[in-house]
Amino acid sequence: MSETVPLTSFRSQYHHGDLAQALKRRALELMTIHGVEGFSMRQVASALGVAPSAMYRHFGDKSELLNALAHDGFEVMGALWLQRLSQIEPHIGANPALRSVARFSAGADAYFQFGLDHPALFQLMLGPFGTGSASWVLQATDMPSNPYYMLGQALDGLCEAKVISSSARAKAEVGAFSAIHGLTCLAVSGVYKDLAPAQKWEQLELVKSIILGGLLAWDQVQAFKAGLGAALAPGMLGSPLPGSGA
Amino acid sequence: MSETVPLTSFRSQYHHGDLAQALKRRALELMTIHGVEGFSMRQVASALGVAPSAMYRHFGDKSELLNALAHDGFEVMGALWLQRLSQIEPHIGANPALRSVARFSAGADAYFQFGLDHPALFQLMLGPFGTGSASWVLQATDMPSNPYYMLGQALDGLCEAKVISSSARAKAEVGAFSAIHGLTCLAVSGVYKDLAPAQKWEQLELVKSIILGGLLAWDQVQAFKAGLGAALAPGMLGSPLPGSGA
DNA sequence: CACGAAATGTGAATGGTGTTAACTTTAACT
DNA sequence: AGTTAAAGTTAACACCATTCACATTTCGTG
Repeated sequence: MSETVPLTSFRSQYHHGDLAQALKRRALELMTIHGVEGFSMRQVASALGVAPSAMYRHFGDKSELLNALAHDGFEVMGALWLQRLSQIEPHIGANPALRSVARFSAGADAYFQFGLDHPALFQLMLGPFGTGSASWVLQATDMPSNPYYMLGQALDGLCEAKVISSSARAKAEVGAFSAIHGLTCLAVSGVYKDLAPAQKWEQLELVKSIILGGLLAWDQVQAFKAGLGAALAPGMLGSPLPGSGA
Repeated sequence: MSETVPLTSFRSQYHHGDLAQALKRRALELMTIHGVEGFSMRQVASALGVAPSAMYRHFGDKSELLNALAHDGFEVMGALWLQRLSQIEPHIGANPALRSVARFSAGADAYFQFGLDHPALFQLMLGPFGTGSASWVLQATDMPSNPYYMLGQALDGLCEAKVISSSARAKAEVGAFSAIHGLTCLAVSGVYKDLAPAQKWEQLELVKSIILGGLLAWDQVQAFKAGLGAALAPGMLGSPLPGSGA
C-alpha cells in the first residue's frame, strides 16, 4: 500500500515532507529571539539544516514569509480575543451594562496580552514592517480575527446596553483603537518597555478608564469644544498650522 | 593671519571640514526617502563622496548615528511644540479653562504633526528601532523637548484650571500619551497610513475628545468600574488570564 | 510498473550590507 | 620645521537576500 501522503515525520534526506510549515515555525521562533530586524533568512534555513535557496520554493520573498507569519498572527490574536470573551462569560452576571463593559475590557486585555506575549509578531503585524500588512486590518472589516472588527463589536455592545450614546459610538473606533494600540506599542517596544508586567497591566487599566470615560462624557466634551472653538480663531483647532519647516 | 577654525565651506579633497554634521544631514535625508529600514551607512557615505569607513571616525556605530539623529529629532519636536503654543497664545483669550484645553490641544497637535512631517524620524525616535532611544523619554523628565514632560505640563494646566480633577491628573499621563502616540503611529505607518491628511487630523480631534472626556469623567468611571469589579470575580479585571499559550 | 514531468532541495555566484585593519594624507601645536 | 593626532583611503571579512543551473525525489499517467 503506497500512501499518497508523506507521513514520515523525520525526513532522511532530500525532501523534508512539509517545509513551508517548518519554515514558518522556525522563523517565528527565531524572530521571537532576535527580534524582527535581527531576523534573517539564512538563519532559519540553517536552523532547519536546509540550503538558503530552498526557502524560495515556498516563499518567493522574505516579505512573503513575514506576511504569512503576520497573517497567522492575526488568527492567533483573534483566537485569544474569543478565548478571553468565553473565559469571562460565566462571571459577568446579567446586568447588560456591566456585561458590555466587561466584554470591551476583555477585548482590550486580549490585544494587550497578545502584544506582551508575542512582541516581535505584534510588531510585524501592526508596526512599520512587513510590506504594510497592517492596512489589512482596516480592509477586511467583516472577518473575525480582525481586531478592528472585534473592537467594533465591543463598542456596539456598549451602545446597545446604553452605556454610551450612539453619537459617541459612531466616533469611538479611532480613539479606542488608538489608545489601546498606543499603550501596547509603548509597553512592547517603547517608553514603557522596561516596566514590570504588573505595572503594564495597571497602565492598561488606566487606558481603559480613559476610553470608557471619554465615550461616557462624549456629548459633554463636544459642547465644551464648541465653546472652545468659538474662543479660538476659526480653523485653529485641529488643523496643521502652516510653517512647520522640514 | 592663520585662522584656527577651518572656514572654507567646500573642501577640495581629503578633509571635509565638518563631516559628522554633513553626515547627519545626509543620513536624515536618505532616511526620509528610503525609510528607517532601507537606510544604509554605505549609501550616505557614497552620497557625500566619502569612503564608508570614514564615518566610523565620527560615529562608532550605525546605532550611534541613528541615536544622534533621534536626539536631534527630540529637539525639533520640542521646538515645534513650543512654536504651536506661542502661535495660539494671541488667540486663546483669558478664560483659564479654555486656555488650558487649548494648550493641551496644541501639544497633541505638535506631536501628531511631527509624526506626519517626519515619519521616519518619528519611527526612529519612538518606534522599535535605534537601540531603545525611546526609553530616554521617560528618564529625562525635567528636560524640555521631552514630549512626556511637555504633556505633563499641559495636564498640570488642565488641573490648575479645574478642568480635570487632581485624581484624574495623577493618572492622566499614560492614557493621554498612549492615545496620542497610538494615533500617530497608526497614521504614520499603520492602519490609517493611507488616509488623506484632513481625515487624519479629524481623527486626532476624536482622540483628543476621548482623552479630555476620559479625564473629565474620571471619577464617574472609577465608580462604574468599582461596581463592575464587584460583579466580576476578584482579579478578573485587568490581569493576565492564565493559559495564553505561546 | 516504468517513465516523464513536476516539485523540491543543493551549490555556487552576485551584489549589497556593517565593520575592521593597515595605511596615507592633512591639520594642529609646539 | 617636525612631531603628533585627527581624518580620510583602500582592501578585506563576514553576513545578508536573491538567483541560476543542476540534482534528486515524488507523483501522475501510460
